Amino acid sequence: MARLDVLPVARSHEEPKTSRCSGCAVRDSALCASMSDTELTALRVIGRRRIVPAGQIVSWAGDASTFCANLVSGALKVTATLADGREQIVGLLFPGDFVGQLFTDETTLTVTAIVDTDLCGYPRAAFETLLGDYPRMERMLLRRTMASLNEARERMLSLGRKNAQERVAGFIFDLAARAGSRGADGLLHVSIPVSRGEMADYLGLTIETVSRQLTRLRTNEVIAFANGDRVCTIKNPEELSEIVNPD
Amino acid sequence: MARLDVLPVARSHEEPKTSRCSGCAVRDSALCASMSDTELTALRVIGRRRIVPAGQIVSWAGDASTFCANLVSGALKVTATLADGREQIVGLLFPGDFVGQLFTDETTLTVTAIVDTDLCGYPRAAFETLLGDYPRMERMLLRRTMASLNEARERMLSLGRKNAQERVAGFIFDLAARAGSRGADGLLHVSIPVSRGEMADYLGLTIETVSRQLTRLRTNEVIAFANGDRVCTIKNPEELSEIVNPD
DNA sequence: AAGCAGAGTTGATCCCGGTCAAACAGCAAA
DNA sequence: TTTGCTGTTTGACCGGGATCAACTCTGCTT
Repeated sequence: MARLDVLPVARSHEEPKTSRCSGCAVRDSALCASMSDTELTALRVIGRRRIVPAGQIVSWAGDASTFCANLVSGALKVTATLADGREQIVGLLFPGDFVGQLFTDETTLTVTAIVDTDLCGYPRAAFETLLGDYPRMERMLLRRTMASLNEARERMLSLGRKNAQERVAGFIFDLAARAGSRGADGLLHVSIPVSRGEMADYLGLTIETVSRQLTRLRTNEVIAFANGDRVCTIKNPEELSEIVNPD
Repeated sequence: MARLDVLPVARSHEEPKTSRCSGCAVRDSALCASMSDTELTALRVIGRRRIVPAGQIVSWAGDASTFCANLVSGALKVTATLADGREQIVGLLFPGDFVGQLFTDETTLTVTAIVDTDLCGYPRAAFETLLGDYPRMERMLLRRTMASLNEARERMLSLGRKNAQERVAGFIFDLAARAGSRGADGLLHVSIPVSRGEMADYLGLTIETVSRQLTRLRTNEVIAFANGDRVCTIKNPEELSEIVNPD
């Protein structure tokens, strides 16, 4: 059963906060950047905003694929799971990313909010029709899908051939490249948006190994932690880069 | 340097066998299935057939992305490589599959023929333009790209969370599902189109581990080999299935 | 302040898969 | 036939990361 249309109330005891998507900030999203007013309007007509609280599941593997969405703010994880519970995060989604599986009736992946997340959801069928009517949107989606595929392939290399040290360092490195901010000290600061467990599920490792590799990086003064475990300072970018891309 | 337009002659000492793609068998390909005559003609105008012998590299990582192609017959492997030589096969391509990276100026992956392969190649720019003119083709490509992405994510789960036994069994299983043929004995026979080394690069393992897992499957009479190492008979599908999808 | 729960770290140990090396099989050329 | 080359199998050994367990740290509740 798809969960994009139903905000689960088990914990919050609140009614779903959905509304016609009128502003939607979609113009900020990569899917809709450089989109004409006509196209934006068409999207708005079928769009509905939804707030998904952190930890909440957006869509279960096995659900009918009836919805897709545009991620407005927050972050989602896309996970594949084995029958015995082993789990792999196969994608992280950030603002502007497209959410959902088109052209298929059943989803095979679970989508979960890792922080409070704001989605602009569309019925899948209506969205697919829309794509046919607005080729520029379809082109945009094709671009993004190909980019996702390249990213997925990059991660196959990591999962198949890199050791724990390289994977953890690479994760920090990628985060820094994507969302690092330079502090007053001139050093890159990175907010790590996921727990150790999620890092492990993303990197194909265990929590303990991730933790050990992080302390190793810290001990070698490649990185340092500030404000608890979730903010990381890159003290030695050259060394980090060397670990990520060894000769 | 892209190699789709140049058939390397180092070994064969033959001139490139290219020709205007007049029949192209493209209608058989998934990309072009159910395509109108107009669309097919447009494709033919920019298409050129190319025969790539087994082992030949079609395109190097780092090449300018100037060509894409439709795989007519044969098989290609798409590999990602680390600076120190570690290699991961991130995709196998079979007849009907689309080859190439669109919307990007530089390729990051190497494409190699694993058997003699027949391609119908297109200049990337012309192909991208064509996609804009024929939305049905673009839709088709979007479908296929999304399917590839799903496949890539499935493989992330395998590379990140499955053990050697599960990966090897899963590989045989997938091959059987895709291209198995039932013999006179009622058993599924599968032709394995790749070497042990390529299996290892695909599965994120070493040659030795792949070999050991195959002999283990053979010893347990789950599979058997016929005609050397490249044809495999599935003697116990239930057991194989159990290994692939444990509780 | 005490108690508690969840996340993260650290330690001890084990085992799967990597590494290195040798044997083996198939095949083509001499 | 022999020789050599390449791909595959098998053996012995080792080490990186998993597993199990204890401990620390933080924030939250009472």
